[in-house]
Amino acid sequence: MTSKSARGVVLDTIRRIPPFTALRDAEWQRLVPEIAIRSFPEGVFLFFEGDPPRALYVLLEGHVALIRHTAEGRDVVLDIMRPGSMIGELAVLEGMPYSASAKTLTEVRAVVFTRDQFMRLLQTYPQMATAVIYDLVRRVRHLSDLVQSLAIERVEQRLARILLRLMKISGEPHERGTLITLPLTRQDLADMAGTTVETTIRTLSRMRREGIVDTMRGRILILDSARLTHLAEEGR
Amino acid sequence: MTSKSARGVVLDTIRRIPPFTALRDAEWQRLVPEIAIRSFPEGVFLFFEGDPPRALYVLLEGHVALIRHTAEGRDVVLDIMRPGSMIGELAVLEGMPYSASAKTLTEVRAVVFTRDQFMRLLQTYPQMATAVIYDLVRRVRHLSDLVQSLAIERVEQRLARILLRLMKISGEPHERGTLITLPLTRQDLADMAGTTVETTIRTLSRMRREGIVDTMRGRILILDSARLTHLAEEGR
DNA sequence: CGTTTGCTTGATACGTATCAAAGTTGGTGG
DNA sequence: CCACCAACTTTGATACGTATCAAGCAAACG
Repeated sequence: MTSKSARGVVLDTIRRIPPFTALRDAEWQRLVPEIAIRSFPEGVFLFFEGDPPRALYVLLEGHVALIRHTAEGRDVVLDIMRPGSMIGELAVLEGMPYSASAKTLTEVRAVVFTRDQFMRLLQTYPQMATAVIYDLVRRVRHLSDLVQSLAIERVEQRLARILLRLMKISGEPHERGTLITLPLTRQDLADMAGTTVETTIRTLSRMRREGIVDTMRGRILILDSARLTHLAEEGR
Repeated sequence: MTSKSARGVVLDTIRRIPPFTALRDAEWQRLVPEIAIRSFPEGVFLFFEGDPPRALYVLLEGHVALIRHTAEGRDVVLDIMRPGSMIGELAVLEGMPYSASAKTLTEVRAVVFTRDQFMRLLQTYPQMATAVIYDLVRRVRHLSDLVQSLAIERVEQRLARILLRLMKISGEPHERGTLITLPLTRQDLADMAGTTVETTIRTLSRMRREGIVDTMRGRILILDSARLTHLAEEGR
């Protein structure tokens, strides 16, 4: 067990992300033994909407979708969380049930704090509040964009926007363009765009016919991001 | 000039709202001379989307709408701010242009901090961050609800929800029901529901025919809030 | 009192949901 | 390893909700 054990390497990474950069070295050293790192497979829920706020997660690797479920069985994707962001903060901060479910889109590694633990940390190290604030600010901005998109744009435009965002989040260079590495079904995309699977498929098929994207089962390849940007911004 | 001057009375009120409750008396006394209270008439903009983040407002009286404008001339109402909430925080915190415009829906009284002033306050009194956090949490919750509503509900259902919210925000008892005191045009409601004036009018007219609401120019009276709740929750 | 602003109704077109059915892929267990 | 099952994808036909365009009306305002 050297100082550069697997855990040691991960801790070095953690040290550099927002909630923890605020700490002084002495504080950090005191915190280290408390840090629980956990891994989750793809496609599982960290928590469900309505659950009591047991834990807060700081995402280290992978992606997590925040999802609302409706009584009629439809889902709405509120946001996709990337490494460095906090998950479950609203519920933990207010002591209220989670207002959305958190589902892993990939394998995930995260620091897990119990509610008590995190609240204590926040009291002990008020500088950590800054990280919470910037995380919330990012979410407000994203949700505002989403509201605007849902309120005034048509499905094609919304999907174009979503594809561009996914490209930024998880795009990987590919010989013919950029591959979106997140494994998303048509239903997932529909839940992000506030539409149905069928409409999503028809829209994506049109984009494929026009050479804007290429699609495989669960994978999307962006061929012409310029056209896509045009679609997202001009609407046609 | 007694200690209970007009300004003194207002200061007592301010002392009791979130960003300031966090301060100890000595800190508060030091802050008092810095506090600038300003009034604004109905229908003016505190700032426009894209403006540099000059000031942050803490709303004392009245209501303010956060509005996004689109290139095609459509507006989207992101949120309605009530007394006690902060306006312009995102921009001020990040030092980026305001991401929405703020328009007074009524006469408004607010504490105005310059960006520098507020950032300095936040550094000096880190407890104030708590107020910022809870304000942001409220906004995330509201925007999440709005996203869900826009993504899966039809106009009638969305409008029912909006009317119920307006009733909570600014409802006043009335002999036949509850009067929404905020002066909102049909266009304003349309901008909140992500629809057009015409559709809003048709939907409101149907509600009037069915005895759920009564409408006058710029005023709405809720007659049957139970039916409205049913519409908002069951969709019919 | 005329003019602007907000409200209302009607006719029509378009976008998207819904329902139905069949094809495809990947994984699992026999 | 293959067959089968479940999950995902696709296409078509149709209905419905809402946008759009057009026009007239009512109320506030200077």
